[in-house]
Order: sequence, then structure tokens, then C-alpha cells
Amino acid sequence: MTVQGKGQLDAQYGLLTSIAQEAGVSLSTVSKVVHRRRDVGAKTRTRVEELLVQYGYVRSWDRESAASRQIIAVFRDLSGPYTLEVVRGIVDAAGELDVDVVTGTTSRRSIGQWLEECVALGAAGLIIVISMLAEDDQRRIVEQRLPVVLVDPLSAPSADIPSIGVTNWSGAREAVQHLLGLGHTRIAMVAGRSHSLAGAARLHGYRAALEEAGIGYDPAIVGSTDFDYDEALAAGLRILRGERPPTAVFAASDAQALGVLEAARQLGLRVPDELAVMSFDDTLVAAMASPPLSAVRQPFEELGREATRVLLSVAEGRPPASPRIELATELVLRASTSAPPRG
Amino acid sequence: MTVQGKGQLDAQYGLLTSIAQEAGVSLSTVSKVVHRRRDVGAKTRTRVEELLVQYGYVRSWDRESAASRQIIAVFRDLSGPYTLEVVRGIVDAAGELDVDVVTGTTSRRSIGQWLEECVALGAAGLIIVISMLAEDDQRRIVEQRLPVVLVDPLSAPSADIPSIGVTNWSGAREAVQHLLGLGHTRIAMVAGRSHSLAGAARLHGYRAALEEAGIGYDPAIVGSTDFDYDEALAAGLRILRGERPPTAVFAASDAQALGVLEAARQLGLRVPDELAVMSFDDTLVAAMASPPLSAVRQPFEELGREATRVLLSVAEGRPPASPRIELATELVLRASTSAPPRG
DNA sequence: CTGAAAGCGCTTACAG
DNA sequence: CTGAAAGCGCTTACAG
Repeated sequence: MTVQGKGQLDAQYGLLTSIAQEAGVSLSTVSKVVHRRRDVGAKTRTRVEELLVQYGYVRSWDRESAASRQIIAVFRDLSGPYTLEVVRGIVDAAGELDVDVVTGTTSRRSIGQWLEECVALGAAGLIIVISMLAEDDQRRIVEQRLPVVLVDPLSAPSADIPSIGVTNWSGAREAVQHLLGLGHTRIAMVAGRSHSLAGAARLHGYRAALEEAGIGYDPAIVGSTDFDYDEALAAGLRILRGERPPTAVFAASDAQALGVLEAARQLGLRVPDELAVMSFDDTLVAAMASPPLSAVRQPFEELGREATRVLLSVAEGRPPASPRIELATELVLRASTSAPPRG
Repeated sequence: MTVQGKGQLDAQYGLLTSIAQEAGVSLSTVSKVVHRRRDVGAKTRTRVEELLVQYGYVRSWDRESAASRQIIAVFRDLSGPYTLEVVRGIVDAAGELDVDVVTGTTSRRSIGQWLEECVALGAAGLIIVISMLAEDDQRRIVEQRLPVVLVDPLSAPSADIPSIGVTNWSGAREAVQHLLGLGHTRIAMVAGRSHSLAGAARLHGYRAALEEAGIGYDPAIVGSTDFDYDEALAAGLRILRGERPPTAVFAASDAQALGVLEAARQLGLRVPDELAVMSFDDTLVAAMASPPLSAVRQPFEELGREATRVLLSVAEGRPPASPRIELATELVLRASTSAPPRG
């Protein structure tokens, strides 16, 4: 139990003593009500309970336990089409365990400051959803043994910090294998930037599938853009206007696939009849595109759920079996892919 | 300052006494270090500070002040295309004021339970982003004077609880006026359900614009669906296949506009040449549609920011001038609207 | 069912 | 700069 002394925040200074006076009972009795002991008369208990509420007394273990039932989820920013799904997974999984989630970004507070906030709040730990973690933040996490889980980091983190991602390489490979299976032999890719671990893995999955099918890699039909619409639109136009245009395009994200769709529309190419488009992500927009996009589904919500489970288990002193967990992707087929046109 | 007694959570029970022993100094000295007094030798201070960190001692005012710098944001669910933007607005505005945001949903905890959590945490207040607030929750909020702000409620709330929304009626009216200005005279609407305050306001904005232009209201080209893609696709097909098809469609949300876009594609209608499509929301997907959608922009992020500002000001005892604030929408013109075909 | 009294952990004015 | 001692707010074993 907490006792309030003469600190700066003495809102509760001598509060139980005042309540005892007001109620005309002894301090002992008030204390017993606070501690929910049974040896207090019903009327006395009621009167004291009322005064406790009225005076705004917060049982310290309520506050303590409330605080220790919090985790912090830090994002680089709260934008992008899949961030919400990750948030949902974290909040849902935490909710099942009666844990609150403090959501924040690194725009106003550095990771270091978030680590301090975690200690100050008495929170159970941090889920970090940013691309890059600085060396000294990593060192601090390991040294102070702060419970931390990284979600889908751009670069490989320290082996001492558990991280969770998806099987980018095999997901991309599967997607391209599907296009090959439909009969496509000229398959372009609008890839992400190579400095991103996920982007590189998807590109290599694409190359692996082509190689296995005995098809050469042609840089002329591979673009490398940010995971966004505008650049993918430009890259799509360039690729589709090229000398030997592809019959299918594999995009490394939904935003890029939508850019390719717009490129096809601008060039008067019908999807999927004249051009098959396969996407990666399967965020909400994939199903709402025109036509609805076939895509490699990333289990964003499950990513958040698993991160929460691992974090809380680490916080309880049970480290995960493996420092790195990769969740499987899933191929979702919709209307944007079909066999290539004949001839 | 807090003193730890023999409660259930006696993690800190006698902690300073132990540290004093370990450091070989008196309890008084340790206490002075905790309170950052100056009359402690540099070496002693350093040794004690190290032990405090090592033992995981949390200065109670850190915890207290950390808790009182929290607000809670409760959503019906964390899905839908604009929820993230509202979250971002709340988290950003809170971050500027150094306030943490606990994010949750009503799926595991009722609003009543969230109100209790707010008291237990000592949080400053609640932002509630759900469509409907039950009578007794409203009563409780007013009676216990809990700082609460409602964001964009489906139904009109109690005048005692501040709420923030957007100018749905005039936004819709402006959108239709724009279509009229382009020369359209046969304008359909895929509206939301009438039980939603926002949906009803948008439908009435549409009707007002038509009336002002001297154009009769024709139920044959007005659909009423949920704010989603599939139903809007069906409604769009029905309206576009009708006897006197429209040259323009105004959709009450981005998801509905995307459904209409797909309906047009299925019927071989080119947008905007053969059919103009105007949307409402302007979430991320609007700019990524094919073609990019003209839309009435809802200031979702600003909605969250404003809710946070109002909440924190209410929490400090300064109620807003008006219990109801409506933020203005903005017309964003892209490639999905143009003049109707001739003849 | 109630409260006087002893005790706990921490804080602080004060002596050295 | 340090600590012995008095004190604070609360808790609890125990007497009635």
C-alpha cells in the first residue's frame, strides 16, 4: 500500500485522516475500508466509501496495477495503409490480457525518451515499429534489460532483441510462381528500395522464382521505387512503354500496385486481360481497387498480436525460443490476374 | 512523495532502507538523493543513484505525473480507412503537450469500464470515437464530471458533453454544386444509411443543392447503403443500368465511391468522360484510385487534434465556449470529375 | 464492529 | 556533507 507524504504532489496528503474526521470514525476504520477488510459495519463502510469517492481517493494498488498493465507501442509515424492493422493487432491482443496500450510516435520523443517513459510509467515494455534502431538504443535496451520487441525492422537488429516480421522472400516467390503458372513468361517488377530489408527480400523472391523457371532477369522491366503510388506510376509507365513490355507486373506493395493500375489505365491497357497485376500487402485498398487486386497478404494484425504476446512473455522473464519470428504470408487471388493474351 | 508499505504490491517495500545498507549510508542520505537535494556529496550521490536504477526504484512523482499526463482514446473498432488519421491527430496533439495516449476499443471493455480505468489510471480524460453513447454512460459522465469529448457521434449527444464533428451538410452541398457547375443536371447519389446523423446530413446537402438549382429529387437514382464497397457496387450497378442513367454520381464515402468506380468499369463506362464520380472523405485511397477521386475532404487528423485540445482544456476546468464544434470540409478536385458528355 | 496503540517506511529540521 | 532523531501518514494486531 502506498502512503502519501509531503511530496510536491500532495493531493492525497493526510487524505484518509481528513476522511476519518469527516465521517466521525477513526483512521483505523477508514484504512480498513480502503483495504476492503470485512470487519467494518455496513453503514460505516458505505459512508466511508462515499467520502472516498467524493474526495477522489485512488487506491494505490489500482494505480500501480493499472500502470503495470500497460505497454507502449512506438511507431515512426501513424500513417501508411497498414499501420492501423498493426495497431489493431496490438490493442486487441493486449485487451485480451487486460493490458492497456500507450500509442506514440518518434516525432516528438526519441526511442531513448520512450524507454525512460516506460520506466517512469512502470509499463511492462515497448513494441517498436520503426525501420531503424540506433546502436546506442540497442545497447541500452540490452544493458537495462528492458522488455522490447521490434516489428518488421528495415535492418537486422541485435540478436538480443526479439523481432517479428513476415516471410517476404517466399511470399514474393510464391506470387511470381503463380503468375508463371498462369502462363506469363515476361513478368516485370516494381520493387522497393534495396536498402530496405523487406524490399530486398521481395526482389530476391521474384528473382528466385524466375531463375527456377529458367527465365533470365531483365533489368529493363524492373523498377526500384519507394513504397508509394506516384513513383510506381512513373515506373509503371516507363516499363509498359518499353520495347518488350511485360504481360504481368508484380508490385512490392499495394500503393505501388495502384500506381501500376493507373499506368495501365493511362495507356489504355485492360487489367487483367492485357496486363496482369499482382500486389504485395493486401491492405484494405487491395480489395477496393478497380479491378480488385490479387495480392500477397501480409498478416499485419497477427504481426501486432504476436508482438504483444512475445513482449508480455519477455516482460515476465520468459524470453522467446527464437529471437526472430517470421509469420507466413498468404496468396489472395482476385480479379487483377489471369492468363496472358494469346500470341 | 509516496511511501511503500506492506501492500500486495510491495515490490518497493523497504527498498530505500535496503539501498542505504547496500550503499553503506544512512536512510536519510538515500532519501535526499531521491529528492534531489543538494546537500549530498557527489560520490555518495552517484553511488546511490546507481543503486536506485539497479534496484528499479521509481520516484513516485515520476509515476504520478506520468499518469496524470495520460488521456484515453476509445474507438468502436480500429478499422476503417480514416480511423488512423484520427488517431494520428490525437497522438500528435497530445505529444505536443507531452501527454501520452492510451488507445482502446469497446470490444473488450465497455465505455463504463473505460471510465473506471480513467479514474484508476488517474488519466486526464477520455476521447470517445464511437457512434452511439448509452444513456447511463452519458449520465455518469455528467454526474461524475469526467472530462470527455465525443468525436463525430452518429446521434446528437447530451449538451453537457462536448462533441466535435464536421460540416457534413454544407460539404455535400458544395460537392453537388461543383457537379452542377460542370454542367451535370442528372446527378445520382449513393448515400449512407439514414439512421446515421452524418449520412442524413450528406443526403440533405445533396437535396439542398439540387433544389437550389431547380432540379427535382428522383429516388430512382439515389441508393442508400452502408458506408462500404460491396453494397455501393451493387447500388451503382442498379443506378447506372436504370432507365435514365445519371452523368454523375456523388458517393457519401470513399469506399462507396470506389464501389461506384468498379460498377462503371464493369459496365464499360469511362470515368470521368462518360461518368463523373465525386466522393466524400478523401482518405488515402481517394488519391490512389484509378482515376484519382475528386472528393470532399474531411479533416480527420484535425478532428483528433481538436478533440485532444478540447479534452485537455476541459480537464483543466476550462469548458469549451460551445458544446458542439464542427470543422469545415474542403473540396479536393482530381481526375474523376469533368463536364458531362455532349448530347 | 470499532478504535487505541504499536509499528512501518520514508522525510526533514537540525546538530555536528 | 552526513546521520540521529523526531515526525508524518498509513497499516495492523489486538483488546474490548
